Amino acid sequence: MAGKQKKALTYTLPEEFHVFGFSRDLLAWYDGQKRDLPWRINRDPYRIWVSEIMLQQTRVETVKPYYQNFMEKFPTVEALADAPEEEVLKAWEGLGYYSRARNLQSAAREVKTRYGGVVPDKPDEIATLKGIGPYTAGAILSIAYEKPEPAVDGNVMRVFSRLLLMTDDIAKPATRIKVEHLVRQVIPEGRAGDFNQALMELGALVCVPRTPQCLTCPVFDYCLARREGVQEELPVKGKAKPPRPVNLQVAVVRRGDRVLMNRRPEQGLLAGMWQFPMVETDADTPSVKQQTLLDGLSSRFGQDAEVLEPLMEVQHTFSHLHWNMEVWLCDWIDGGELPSDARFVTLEEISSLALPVAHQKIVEKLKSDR
DNA sequence: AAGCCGGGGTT
DNA sequence: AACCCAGGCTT
Repeated sequence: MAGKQKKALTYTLPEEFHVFGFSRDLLAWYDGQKRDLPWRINRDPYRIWVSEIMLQQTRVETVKPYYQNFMEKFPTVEALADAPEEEVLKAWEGLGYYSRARNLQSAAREVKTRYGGVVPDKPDEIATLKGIGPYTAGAILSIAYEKPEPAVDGNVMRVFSRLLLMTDDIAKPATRIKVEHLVRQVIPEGRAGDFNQALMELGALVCVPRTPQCLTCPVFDYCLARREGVQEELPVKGKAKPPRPVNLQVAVVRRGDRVLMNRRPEQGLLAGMWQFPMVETDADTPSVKQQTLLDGLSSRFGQDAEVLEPLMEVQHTFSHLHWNMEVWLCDWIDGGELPSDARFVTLEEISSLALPVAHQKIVEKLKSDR
């Protein structure tokens, strides 16, 4: 067990970095320039929590309307814990990364039962809640409870890369650990929440990815990258793999004024969301594509249909996938009992289901055609 | 360590 | 078109 050496001691700040002046100047700037955001009206841990989950990999301006709506529908931990999962998913529709919504509700139920409805303020306890990782734990603990914990997100990684002229690959988990150690040494007494938010605010407004606005930066004097003129070369980040193409045949099966929809599995991509039935195929002729689709409808749902005409093509890109969807208008012919994860619904009923954006595009087309 | 998991804004 | 966003979970 002697193989692991303690690395924390190697994460020391440069001698020329003036911690006190930096914290003072950054906080002064934050006090004057911070944005007026809906989750900053108080320090209710639940409100902070919901905001931090929504803000994971999601821009502030995107989150705002979702946050307002979500807090109206689920104003407390208990309200969220007691809500039907489908309602939570619907409130999350379009926001992406839907496991965030499921984990948030699961964790709310945990907080209600295990912690009496009070979001825990201990690092060990809050870190066990679903959907709360190192960043979110630090954010809630510092912002809501003023605990001196780091909250290192993409903004903070970028700011520290430039500030301390770090050339570590910020895509690697080890780099986040390193930055957490550094931030921990810089958090000012009694202002952990504001300090963490100030670092993120700086990254969002001034120390932006492409062309940092160094001339208006409140901590210009402390920035080692700017001193060397290499601020635009940082941070270093490994390239992501391009999305993998997936070819899909999609069926809009009409039966009177209703269409066939099915619910996706509880796990995996777009878990639990509703969609038009579709099958993956690399077939390259229209007849084979159509037959593959009709065979799928028959075997998967026990419904017989015929293809009337091609309706539209939809392309949709995810982080790791690129969907090429060919949508066919079909007429229902015959069928038996549907499985429990499939239903014929009216266009009005569709609006109460949570749909991926790719399938919302099809709904819009159907509405415009009728 | 690498892959999976959405959708949209910026440059 | 490429990059990135107040990341976390699974393998």
